[in-house]
Amino acid sequence: MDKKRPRTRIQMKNTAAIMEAALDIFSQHGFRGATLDLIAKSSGLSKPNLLYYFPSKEAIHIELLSGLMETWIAPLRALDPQGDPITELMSYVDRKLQMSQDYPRESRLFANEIVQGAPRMFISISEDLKALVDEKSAILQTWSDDGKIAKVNPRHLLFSIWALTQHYADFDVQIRAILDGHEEDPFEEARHFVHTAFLRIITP
Amino acid sequence: MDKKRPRTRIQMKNTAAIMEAALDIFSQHGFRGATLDLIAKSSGLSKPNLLYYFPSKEAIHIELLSGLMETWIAPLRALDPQGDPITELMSYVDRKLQMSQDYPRESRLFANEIVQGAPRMFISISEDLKALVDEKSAILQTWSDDGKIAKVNPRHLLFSIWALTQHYADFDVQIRAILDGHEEDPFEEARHFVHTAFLRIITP
DNA sequence: TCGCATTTTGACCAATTGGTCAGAAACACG
DNA sequence: CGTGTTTCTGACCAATTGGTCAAAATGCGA
Repeated sequence: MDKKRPRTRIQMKNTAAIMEAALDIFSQHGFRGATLDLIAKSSGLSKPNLLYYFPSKEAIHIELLSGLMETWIAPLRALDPQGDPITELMSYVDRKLQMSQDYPRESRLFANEIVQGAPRMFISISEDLKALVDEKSAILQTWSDDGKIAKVNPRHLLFSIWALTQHYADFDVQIRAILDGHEEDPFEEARHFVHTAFLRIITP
Repeated sequence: MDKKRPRTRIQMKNTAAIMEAALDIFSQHGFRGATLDLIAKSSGLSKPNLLYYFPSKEAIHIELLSGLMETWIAPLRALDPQGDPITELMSYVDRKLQMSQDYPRESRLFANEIVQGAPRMFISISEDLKALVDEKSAILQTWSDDGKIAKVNPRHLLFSIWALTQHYADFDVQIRAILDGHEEDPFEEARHFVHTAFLRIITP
C-alpha cells in the first residue's frame, strides 16, 4: 500500500475500518498500550492484512492523528472576525463542548498524545495549531482592546476553553464517578455551567 | 519484601529511589509505556533488585498512586468551611495552580491513568475522592445559597478548577509550543488569568 | 572476626508483540 | 474462461519485556 489514497472499493472499506478500530483502541489504551492484534480484531481483519494496508503501527497512528487534526480544530477556524464578539466566542465554547460530547474518543486520543509529550505530533502543534492560534488571538486582542470583550490574555482564554470543555471528555470516568447519584448526564449541567462561566469571564 | 513499610536504612533509601524513578517514568510514558528496565536504570538499581523490593510492576504503580493520592487532594481537604468563602475558594485555586507548577509529574501521572479509564485507581476515585467532593460540595452549596458566592453548581465548579489548573501541567508541551515567542514562563500569566477568571465566576 | 540476615546480581525463561514472507484465494476484465 | 492483479492468510521470526532463581556479595550485631 504505497498509494496515497484508497482507490478500490475494498481499499476504501478496509482502510475506513482500520481507522475506526484504531481510534477506538489508541484512544482507550494510548500508543504503547494499543497492540496490532487488538486493532486487527476490532477491525475484523487479520494482523498481516492490517500491515498490507499500513506499513507499521506508527503509520496507522500518524495517519489517524493527521486525519483528525483538521476536524478537531475546525471550530476555532470557524471563529468569525466579522461576527459579534460575545456571540462568536460563546458559540465557539458551545461547539467545543459539543465536540467533547460527540467525539470523546478523538479528545482522548489527543490528550493521550499530548500528556506524554506529543512525541508523534509535535510538529503539527507547533506549526499548524500555533499559526491558527496566533491568527485568532490577534482577533481576540482587537475585540479586547475595543472593549467588546473583557480585557483578558487571548491565548490563555483559549487554553481555558480547551481545558474546561475537553475535561468533560478526557476525565469522563472521574466525572461520572463523582457525579454518581447526583446527575444522570454530566453534559446537561456542564453546558449550563460552562456557558455561564465563560459569559462572566468575557463580558467586559 | 512483604514488609509493609521500609525498616532498614537501605530499604528506605532504595524504595524512595524506586518511587522517584517510577514517578518519572510512569508520568512520562504511562503504565504500559513504562518498562521495568527504564525504572531500574533511572533508580540506579538492577531489574531483579527492583523486584526484590516490589513484587511486580503493577505493585510499584499502585503504591505510587496511593501514596500520592492524599497529597494530591490535600488542597481541597484544606478548604475551610469557617473561612471567608471568596478567600477560601480563591486560595484553593491558587494552591491548585501552584501544585501544577511544582508537581507536574504527579499531575500527568493521574491524567494518564484517568484518561485511559482509571483501570488501577477507580476505587479510590469513586470512594475516597467522591466522599471528599460530596463533603466540600455541601459547603459550597451553603455559601451559594447564602449569597456569599455566585449561584453555581458546586461539583462543576470544582471540575472547572481542576480542569483549568491541571491543564497547565498536563498539556504543558502544547502550551509552551503555542506560547513560544510570546511568553517565557506560562505560569506567570496563568496565575493572573486563572485568578481573574475564577473571581468573575464565583463573585455573586 | 564470625555467622546470620539482608541485599544484589547474572543467567535464564515464557509470553507478548511488531513485523515478514511465500503462497493461496478472490477479484477484475478482456 | 483465462490470466494478471489485488487481497488475504498461516507460519514464522527477532526483539522486548515482566518476572524467576540460585548463588554471590554485602551489612551488621555480638
